Amino acid sequence: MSKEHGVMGARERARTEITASIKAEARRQLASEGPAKLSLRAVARELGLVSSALYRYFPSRDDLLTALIVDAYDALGAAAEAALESSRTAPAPARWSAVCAAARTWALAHPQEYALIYGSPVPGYAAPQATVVPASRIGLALIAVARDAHRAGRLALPRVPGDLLPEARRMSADFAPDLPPSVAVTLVAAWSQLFGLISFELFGQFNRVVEAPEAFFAHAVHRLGREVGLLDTGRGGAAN
Amino acid sequence: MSKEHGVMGARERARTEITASIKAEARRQLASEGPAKLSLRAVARELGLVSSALYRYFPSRDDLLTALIVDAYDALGAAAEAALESSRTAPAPARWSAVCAAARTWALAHPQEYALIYGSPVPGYAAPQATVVPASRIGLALIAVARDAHRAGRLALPRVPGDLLPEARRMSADFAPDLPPSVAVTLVAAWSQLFGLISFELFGQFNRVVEAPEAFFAHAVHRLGREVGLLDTGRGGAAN
DNA sequence: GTCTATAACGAGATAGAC
DNA sequence: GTCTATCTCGTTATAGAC
Repeated sequence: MSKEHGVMGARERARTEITASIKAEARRQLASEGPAKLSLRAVARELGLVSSALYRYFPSRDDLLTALIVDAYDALGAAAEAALESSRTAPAPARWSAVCAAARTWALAHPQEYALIYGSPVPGYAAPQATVVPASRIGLALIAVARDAHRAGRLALPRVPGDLLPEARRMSADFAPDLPPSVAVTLVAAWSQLFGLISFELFGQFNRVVEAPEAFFAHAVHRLGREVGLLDTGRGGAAN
Repeated sequence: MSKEHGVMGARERARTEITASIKAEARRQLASEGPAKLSLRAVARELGLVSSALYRYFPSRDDLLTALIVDAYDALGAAAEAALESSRTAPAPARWSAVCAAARTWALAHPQEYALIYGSPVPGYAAPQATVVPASRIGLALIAVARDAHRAGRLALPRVPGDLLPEARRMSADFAPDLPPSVAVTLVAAWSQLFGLISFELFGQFNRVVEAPEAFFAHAVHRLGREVGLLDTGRGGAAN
């Protein structure tokens, strides 16, 4: 850390600045060439540096990729959390839709970074542990909607077949301790289905199929919230 | 076409054989390097040919990619259609599950080809018209399940908000003329959500989250079928 | 200590002459 | 179809500037 005036000395400031410009240029290349062709040399060239200089900032190409991935997960997570926060007083289904819409909006605004985290795995790259927590933020935002609804008694509990019960219990214990097991499974399914909707729109599968993506997404996501058990009206709730 | 005995002359036979071996080698490279790095030269080298020879079979790298994409869509579609056919007499929800499970099974068996068609778009590659029909086969299989259920009066009609009605009507007219508009929208959503489930499993998003993927998938897909309106018991049906 | 530049490696792609 | 000269790449060792 800095030992004198300010939170950051000149050295650190320069370092974070250069780190940021490396990532910015790398993101530019992601858009044009794709993650598989991300090249340290090309990034350095564009920045007027020599390739070996980059190793002061990222020990390897994979570490640069990891930084981009972590940033993308964090940006998506932050967008989802902002929607969660600003819809704090809204009814559960509206909050659900707000968080889902925030995810879609971020994805549409950052297609390359979205593809980096939710598209095909990069050949030869294995995501390290460091990506796990940032990756979980969007899921935790969805869980928070259900948790708050559950606390307010506005969550209907879905039924889960017997053979899934152990799995459901483990899920609930692992990452949603304040939610019933049946909700945990349904949430995980809804989470993946949400990204199915976003990926299809972003990756072109909806071309010539969906022509009003905004309205279509809103409706699909609203039904997803119903599947999870989010109740719109008054004091809801159900047995089990 | 062949001008003499048999359906295929020696020349044509050799040609299709070489074409097949080129595609087989290209698929091998898909697995190790990813679609972005597919290189005609590398394929030729591995086959003991010179790169210019490949151009007699595929005029460009993009044409080879297109052939692989068409093959993948066709293989997936054929798997889905086989499940559709062999479950002809089963109740609608079972057929739905069978078709979905066939898609997942094919994807798990051919992860590279799955990533090619449902993963990130390949930078610089634009899918030509030739891919449209093969790509639609899996969707048409899902539509067939709903159509047959509808004919048998075992399809409940979901409600669709007013602002989606024009879109729903267009969808129904465009590719599911024998289904009510509300079912068409719901089917499109379910279609994308099915591939959300498959992609998350295949691309590693379910690592440390889902530990019994088979049972989880079966349950999620069963609920998807319910969302579409497929009715299990006796003579179902609903108004609207 | 912190950085950048030079040079080099081994591997692979690429373009063109023949 | 072959060969060669020239690119690219990730990565490292080293030397010198601040």
